[in-house]
Amino acid sequence: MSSRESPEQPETTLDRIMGERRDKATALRTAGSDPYRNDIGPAISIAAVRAKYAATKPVPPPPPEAKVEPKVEATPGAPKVKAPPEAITPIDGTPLRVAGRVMVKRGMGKTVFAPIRDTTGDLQLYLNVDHLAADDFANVLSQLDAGDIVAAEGPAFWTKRGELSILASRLWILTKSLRPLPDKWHGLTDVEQRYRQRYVDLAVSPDVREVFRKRSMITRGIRRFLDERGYLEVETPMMHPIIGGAAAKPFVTHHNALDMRLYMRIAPELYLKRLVVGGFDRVYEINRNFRNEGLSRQHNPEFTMLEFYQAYATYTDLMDLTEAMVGELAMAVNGRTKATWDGVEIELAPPWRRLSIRDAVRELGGIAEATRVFEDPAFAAEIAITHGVPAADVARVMLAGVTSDRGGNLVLADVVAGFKDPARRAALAGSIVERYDSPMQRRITAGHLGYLVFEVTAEKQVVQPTFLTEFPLAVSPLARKNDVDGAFCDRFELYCNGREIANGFSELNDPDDQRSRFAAQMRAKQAGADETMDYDEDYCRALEVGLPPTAGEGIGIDRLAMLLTGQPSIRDVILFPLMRPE
RNA sequence: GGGGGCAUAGCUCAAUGGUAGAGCAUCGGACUCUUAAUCCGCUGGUUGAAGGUUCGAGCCCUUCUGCCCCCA
Repeated sequence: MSSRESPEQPETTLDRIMGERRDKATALRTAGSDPYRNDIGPAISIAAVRAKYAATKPVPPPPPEAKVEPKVEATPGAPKVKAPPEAITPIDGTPLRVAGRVMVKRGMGKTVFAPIRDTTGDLQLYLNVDHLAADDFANVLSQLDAGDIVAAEGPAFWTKRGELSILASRLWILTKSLRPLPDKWHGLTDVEQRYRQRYVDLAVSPDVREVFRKRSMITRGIRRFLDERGYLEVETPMMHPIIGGAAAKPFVTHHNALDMRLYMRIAPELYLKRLVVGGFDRVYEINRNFRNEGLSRQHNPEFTMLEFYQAYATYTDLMDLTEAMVGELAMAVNGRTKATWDGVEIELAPPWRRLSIRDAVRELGGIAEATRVFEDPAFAAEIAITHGVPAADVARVMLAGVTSDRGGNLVLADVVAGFKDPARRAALAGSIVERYDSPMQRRITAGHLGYLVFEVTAEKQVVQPTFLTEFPLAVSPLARKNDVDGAFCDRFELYCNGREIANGFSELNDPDDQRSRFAAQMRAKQAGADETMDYDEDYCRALEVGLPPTAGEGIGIDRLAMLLTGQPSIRDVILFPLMRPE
């Protein structure tokens, strides 16, 4: 029994394994070798070793089962005679020093095979009593476990089975690993452990490494794409004194010295447009946004957003740009424009379909009177409720459309009264008056409800990449009003596989119009709507200085990474997704 | 927020309400070309936590914690 055992805390398997590994670390120290040494490292990467000898790869041998073993007749009673060790011929005499994590230790008596992994790939070490320094064989190899970080030196050779290997003459343990790696065959399958202990997940799962490598290629590719087109990468505040740039609930924090309430940013939009006012005609930022909302396969409270702004462009220019950029990224990351996401094949080669929200509601949502959806709040609310949206949520969306007493085409009370079903009528009225404490005489617009109808009827039907256009003005407080129909604005959202990927529009640069939009936000907030913007006086001042005609866009990098890597959950493209404490 | 599911050895998984098991890993032994190495042997458990029902609970009930999925 171990001395570590005590009545309260019996020794677990893990305790025993870790104890054994600590003992090995001690043995290394005793032999004069620091188990956490930093005085030696690789001279060449594993990928470089593989590249160096790729051309020398011998023809593959016959499969093992076809191999004919010469039968050795053992004479009974005769002393065991061992065959002499077979000679190993290095490819060349060049000694190579590689380093990496030992993935598995396969002992065969006087020979140990130990595949190691560095950041570039895997390579096998051949650790043999006749070739390895005697001291290393006796004092280092005996203390070696899977999981240790090692360095080894020796020439390369091909094994009989065609595996490139290092014929090690030296072996160093650089870092003694105390915890056992998970099952070498299954790896980590418990998603919770994979997210919490991402270091283990990455260490043992090449697929996971590949996802995050691709994610890095995506952001690198975006930067290259935009840099080539004269965009300037900038960084704007992550802590904002007021809420702006998007419809979302913020995280609230506090600055002690200034005794000031701050919000973690929900979008960089208003700062980036200030920079266009300042004369940076093309700017972009790739950074985190924070939104205080629920978690799902599509949502992490902090997520990465690309936002970019281009002066003297319109939203149609940005649709062209987006097609080109995502098509290029797909080629760079996957070598093809087709992607498979949640079992659905997505074709990303441009051009993509462009469809107005109204037509989407008609065609994909199956609502014949699609135009009325964006004009008649009662009609839209009825459809939303029929599609299962709770009355309280419909009420919340209605209140987001509260306008000044002159604007708006219907009074709340009349909208509610339009419901034939008394139960629905009562539920809606109750939500407005009781939950939101809002007077029933406010006028509202139909925009928010129309957009809600799109979300519940058509959004999920958009599978192949599609630009949805002609958004209601009411849901777009920063977008330019359409020149022909003032109820809509020059905006698009990119949808793919039922999910929003990007959002862009021609920017509203009329300061007076912008002031009235902010005022509408304030009225909606007062009426009980959440997810509204604050009135940004300084931003209006910037528009008064003059924002050139500009178009801007935001692309969700996490969702783009999901699309291009085929991952079903946003947590699979975020290295450390938010988790409750263990 | 509502509904459904999962939690057993370091890892991957079993176990009619009746003695908690296997494979891998670890540990000991054999083995000088293995690659999920092989062969022999030995270990290893507060069954997520706390209550309850029962002669008896990994299993049934309640609550809690964490995670996953669906809906909103």
